[in-house]
Amino acid sequence: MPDRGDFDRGGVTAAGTVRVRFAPSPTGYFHVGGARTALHNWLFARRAGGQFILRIEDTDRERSHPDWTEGILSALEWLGINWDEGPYLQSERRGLYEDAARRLYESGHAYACDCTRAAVDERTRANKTPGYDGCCRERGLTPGPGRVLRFRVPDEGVTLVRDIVRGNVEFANSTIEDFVLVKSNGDPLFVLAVVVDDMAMEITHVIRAEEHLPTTPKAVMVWQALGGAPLPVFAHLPVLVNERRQKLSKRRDRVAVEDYRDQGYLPEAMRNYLALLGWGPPDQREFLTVEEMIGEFRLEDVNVSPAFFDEKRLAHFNGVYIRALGVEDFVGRVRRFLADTTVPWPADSYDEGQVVRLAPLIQERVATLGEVVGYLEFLFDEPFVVDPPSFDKVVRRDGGAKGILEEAGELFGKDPWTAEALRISLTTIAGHAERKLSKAQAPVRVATMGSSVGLPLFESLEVLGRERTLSRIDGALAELLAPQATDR
RNA sequence: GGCCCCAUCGUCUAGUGGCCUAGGACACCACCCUCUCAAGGUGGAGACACGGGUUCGAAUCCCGUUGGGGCUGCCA
Repeated sequence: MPDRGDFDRGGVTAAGTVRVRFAPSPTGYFHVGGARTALHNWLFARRAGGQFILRIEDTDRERSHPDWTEGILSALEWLGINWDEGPYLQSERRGLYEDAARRLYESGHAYACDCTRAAVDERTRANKTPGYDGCCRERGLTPGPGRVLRFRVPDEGVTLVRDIVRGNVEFANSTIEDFVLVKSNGDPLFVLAVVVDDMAMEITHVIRAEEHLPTTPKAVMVWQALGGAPLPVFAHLPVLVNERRQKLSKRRDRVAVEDYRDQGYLPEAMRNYLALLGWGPPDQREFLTVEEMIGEFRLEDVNVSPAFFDEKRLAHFNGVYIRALGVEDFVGRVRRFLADTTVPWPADSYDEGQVVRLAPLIQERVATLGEVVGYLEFLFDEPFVVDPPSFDKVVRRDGGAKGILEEAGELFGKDPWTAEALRISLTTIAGHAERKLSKAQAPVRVATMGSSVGLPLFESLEVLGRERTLSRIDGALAELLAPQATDR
């Protein structure tokens, strides 16, 4: 456990307001780690009655794209994370950074450097000292095309980072190289733009992932060199890792919020799970409403060690949330999964009224909305198909199956069409066949629902209807009598 | 390599010197419930990385080791 330090946690604007920002870079799908960071910022702001600002860090023109910004915005909305200001685009604030760069140069805090990448690398190898060697420090070059602007890092002393999550972290200035503020093409770099914007936007708390901790002393130095505004308080959240305990990566891991949404994760389940990555309420409750999260979120309670993004646990949360849904709500949310173009059945066979009737039974069986499709195929698939291995095992190779199906066809033809009447009939049939109801329902289930696992049989048949049920039983019987050689 | 962060069941965590024969949850196993599968219920297995200190007493404090991670870019 780190020493959280004894510094004041003020970090407020002149007006006494807390102001935080979420500053993603639009270089790909919206990462669950980013979502967690956004959530924690948002919860902190809401609890403090402050402002949550959205800023898009698109200073890297090569990698940023407006489409990704759109994705981030819609994913945040999906999660219920609203912003009070922004989105500000750094690409539209270039003048501010150029102005700050000029001031830094004029005050002597920064200098121009025309060393090429290759030259720096070569000297680094030769000197065996990592990073830039300060070669151009005293050359008095004027800034311009082809020259980067570097920050003049003091050779001695330490830079202190005040961090609510980790306590005070000290960096020896001698271990920090003269870093680049402005590219040789004139584009500002992250460390400059972030500081300029955080100052301009009067950010009081910088809450972001731990991977930013090593660059924080640089930001602090720039901030102080620019002068004026008080430093913000930092809070570095633990990184999210995969099962191999490596930082979640877009290439290796399933990290896109959009993917989870498309699979049928509920935004409130995702939000609840994400909030608990690195944080928890004092009483260890796991299921919290947004209001409860806002009421209890404290940066002081955020953990320091990396958090594993556990899809199984997420699925558990999602299942709990799905089961808690009212039928109407559930059906409304699952609609887009049942009526879109990827569905296995013809569009006109979908009947929402039937879904409503089976909804409670489905809700307690699925962990994601996407799974609902599989439970309804027996109802909507056209033509209806039986899973061959199941048919083979439970119907063909079961000597009693034929008799059970024949009697079911007979009795089901007379019953009032209710789940209860069907159950009573099959219980009678089971008695005649001298087997348990569970063994008697198996061939009927496969014949009518196509699979040996699925929704409860009788309720399903009630919705399927007498006509289709009987014709499927007949179909199974016919299949049973057909020459086996043809299906082998 | 250098700098920085971290270290309780497989996982998320509770624990801030005695309440800890270390608690909860996910996953796992068994049993119960049961028309299949789930859901639910009950029970089980399962952790303080290691070594030194400090202290009457350490999972909790200090040091070291080991291990893991992050950063080390004219990305963010």
